[in-house]
Amino acid sequence: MARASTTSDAFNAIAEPQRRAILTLLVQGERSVNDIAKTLSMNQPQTSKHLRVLKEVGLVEMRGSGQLRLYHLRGEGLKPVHDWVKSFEQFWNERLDRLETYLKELQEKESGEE
Amino acid sequence: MARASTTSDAFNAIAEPQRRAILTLLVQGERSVNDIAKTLSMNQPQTSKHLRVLKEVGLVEMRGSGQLRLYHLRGEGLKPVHDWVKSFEQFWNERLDRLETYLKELQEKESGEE
DNA sequence: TGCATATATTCCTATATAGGAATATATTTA
DNA sequence: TAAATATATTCCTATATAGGAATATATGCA
Repeated sequence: MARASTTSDAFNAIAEPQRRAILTLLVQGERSVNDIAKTLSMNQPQTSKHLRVLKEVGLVEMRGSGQLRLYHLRGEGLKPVHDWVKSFEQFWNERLDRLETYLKELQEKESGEE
Repeated sequence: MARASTTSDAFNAIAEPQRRAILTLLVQGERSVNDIAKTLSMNQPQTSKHLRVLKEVGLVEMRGSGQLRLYHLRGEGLKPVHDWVKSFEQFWNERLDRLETYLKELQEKESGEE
């Protein structure tokens, strides 16, 4: 079997650096294809292709305005990635680590008082 | 050009669901290859291959113990993913949104008082 | 209508899988 | 040393890219 399609989910879609760059750019707001392409130094066809992938996984949405196609972010599409990776925060966030230790201690104290 | 290698970075490595499952499992602690394979209903060779990818991108580390190879998580490797996706939190986190609005207002008020 | 601008699609190719099957390697133990 | 257990590697194949080049499609305007 080959690798899963880039359009199978957000995880696969954002594996591509240029697609991440597009999403990051769109945080600022709606942009046309050529605008995106020029800003990120990509050529137009490749930009359109990347946008197609992002649209298919629900990470961007598009509306037409004259000859322009304006793409905007659909950030909620990244929630699954965020949720998954969040459970690993403890491994680099010392403060969070201490908080967890504290909460654990508190919990033990409380269950002891019951 | 083909897609970037799965071993090129954490983003590509975690695009595979089974590799994510392995990482999630290893949050609990060190495990042997067969243990991982059985727990996740994978066969041994495929498990070894996935572990190789994860090791190459620095998401797991291994130590030998007799005939066993014990793998453990190196969670810091996911920090880049976390950092990137964190900037999109505002799009689904209403509370955070309100906090940002509040902070922005506060900032404006303060700069007005200068 | 005809031309310019904006965007999407198609064709092509080198490359890299994921998974199954078989096998190689390492370590322990009888 | 031989058998058993644990793990890694190799071989095979179908599949899906990303990017370049060329072209098709859509829209606006003179």
